[in-house]
Amino acid sequence: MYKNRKVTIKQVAKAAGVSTQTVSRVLNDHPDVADQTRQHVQGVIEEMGYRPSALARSLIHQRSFMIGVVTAGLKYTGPSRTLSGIADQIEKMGYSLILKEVQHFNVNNIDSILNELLARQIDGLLWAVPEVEDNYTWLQNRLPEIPVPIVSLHEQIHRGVTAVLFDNFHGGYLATQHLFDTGRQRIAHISGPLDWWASKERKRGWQQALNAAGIQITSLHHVEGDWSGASGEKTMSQLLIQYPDLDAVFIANDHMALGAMLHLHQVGKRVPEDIAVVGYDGLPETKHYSPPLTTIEINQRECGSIAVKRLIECIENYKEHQPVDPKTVVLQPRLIVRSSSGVDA
Amino acid sequence: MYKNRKVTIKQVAKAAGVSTQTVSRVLNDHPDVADQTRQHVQGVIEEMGYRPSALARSLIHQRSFMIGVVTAGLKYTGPSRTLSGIADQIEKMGYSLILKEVQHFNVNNIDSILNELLARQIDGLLWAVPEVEDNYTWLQNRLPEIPVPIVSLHEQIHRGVTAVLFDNFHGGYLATQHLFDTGRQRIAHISGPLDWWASKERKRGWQQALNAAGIQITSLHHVEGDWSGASGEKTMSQLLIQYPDLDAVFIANDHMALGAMLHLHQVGKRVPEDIAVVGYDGLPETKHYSPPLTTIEINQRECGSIAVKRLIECIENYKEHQPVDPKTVVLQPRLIVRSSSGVDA
DNA sequence: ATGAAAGCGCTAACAC
DNA sequence: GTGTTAGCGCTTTCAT
Repeated sequence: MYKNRKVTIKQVAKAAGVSTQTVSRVLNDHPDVADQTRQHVQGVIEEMGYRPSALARSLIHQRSFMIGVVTAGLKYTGPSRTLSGIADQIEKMGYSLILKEVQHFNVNNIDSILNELLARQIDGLLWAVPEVEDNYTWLQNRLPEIPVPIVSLHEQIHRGVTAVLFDNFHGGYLATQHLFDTGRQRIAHISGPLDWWASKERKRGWQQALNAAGIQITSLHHVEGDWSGASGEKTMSQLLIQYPDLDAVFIANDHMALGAMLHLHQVGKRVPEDIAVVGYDGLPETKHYSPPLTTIEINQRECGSIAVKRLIECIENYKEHQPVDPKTVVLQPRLIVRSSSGVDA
Repeated sequence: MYKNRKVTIKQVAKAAGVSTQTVSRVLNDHPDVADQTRQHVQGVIEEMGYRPSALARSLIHQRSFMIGVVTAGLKYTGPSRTLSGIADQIEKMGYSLILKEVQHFNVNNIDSILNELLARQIDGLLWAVPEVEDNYTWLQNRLPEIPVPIVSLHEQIHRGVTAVLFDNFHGGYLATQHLFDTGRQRIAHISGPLDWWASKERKRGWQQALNAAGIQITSLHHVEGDWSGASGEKTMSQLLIQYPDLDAVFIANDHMALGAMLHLHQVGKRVPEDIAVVGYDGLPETKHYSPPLTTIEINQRECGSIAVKRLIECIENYKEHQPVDPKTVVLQPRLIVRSSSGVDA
């Protein structure tokens, strides 16, 4: 095996008895080649299993058709679904994808990651790292040094940079409003880590919805989790202590909701009869939780796909020295009603 | 923004008043440079924000330090965890990762995917597509044309190719044996799609374990699902009809187990009192299912990480024209006992 | 210790 | 229609 080692255009030209130029013309479907020659060269190419080097081409055209994607938390469903949408769209548009996963959301090694991507001559950068702590300001500082178009996902990094993100505020509002509409008044909230922008926004939606309904909130009505199922259990038990007469809870992601519902079950509280629950993310499996979970669905794949389209748009404009218009795209989440909020229970 | 556009070695050389070679020597830490010159050039490099082009380097060295990863089903937890392990390890070893996701596990467009990767001059190929239907034989046929080392994940594609995979047979055996050990005798099985090699193996483990215990199996004791939670519900209801006195079920993945348990709950069967359940995959959230799910854990990240190490080993050997030893690595799954199998219930 | 020339694989611009 | 020349950004001889 491993035969066919690296055939070059020269070898093909030699074998076909023509110049490399002619081979190149055949490859690129240039018109000025005699049909006979074209056929012949084509044949030699097939026979030798020749594959033009994208590397050499990129070097000449100053265009790699590669997009750098920086992501984080691939072990979670959200980021990996987004990545799937990204990969699919990049493929469809004839580009390739270089992947970098930032471990543990920390900022230490991001610098070298960025340098590597730029060294590889990517045509554009897709920044799909959730906005946590200080990576926001960090990227903003590095922005001027980055010589390629950028699109950011899930966060608004800079006024000048195109972003594709979800309306987390509205999602939180929707969830809470739904609980209120179904007759709940004492609606608690388990948020994600509050150094995440998404967590803050969802929480803000919860607050706003209750305010709009004229309901007072105290700090006892909220607990902060870490997105994990385990933290769902823990925070739920905490919540039952500090806010014992709650009749509903909006939980900032489905995994915590799962943990929380398990805890409620274990302490003999019924969902939704005693406490209604709404999650967030719209994971497919929430349909099979017990009880099936009311949740806020976000279309991660679409989000990735749109981001890629925008980025490539920027790239094309940029290469043609056209002005880039840094629009922000905001995607709306959708409420999925199931038995955990008591509507069809 | 977008300043600093593409500084080249020539510009640096000019600005520093030296030849391009000298800059190159500084970049590559060659000894034959006067300390003074080095300092000076170093300064100019920093100041101009110069980043040597990995493209040009790859072209010269006939070595791209890029690895092509072909995966599928990123929306599922398994593949994305594996990818995470792969990405991490590739980064650690100083390579970059070009990602291709095959949509819908079909084989139509795989050919072009492979060609693109090879055109990009990848140093090695990581084949992480589950073995379904005919993609097995397809890849085997293309194998001789692929001029770079390959490592396959999750399947044994060819005797000559290094593979890293899980012992699915043993996993199925473990699960079934556990149910038997806890006193169950009428142990049914919900498998994954049987055109998946993994499904077949897990099922074989179930059969073997029952055979070893002297228990007879008929076709009524098994149903075939499609990995989804919905199919878990459906197949479970089917199973209750065709094998009404079952007292345990081994289900080939956790998502189907979730759906199955929901169905059991809805029809008034208690888990584990009436029916014990064991899943497969060891998803973190299974700890919070109701009841917490006994499952077979597989370390996907480790699997990806090992595959990368092996692949890079092959690459280095290959480049130095050393023989490549196509060992297969088999990873063992681990049983996690929780209440769904009735042990601590 | 430094520079000049050649070339990695390919294509754009110009000959003929 | 086809070949020749030059060069993308970099490194590797080989001079000096």
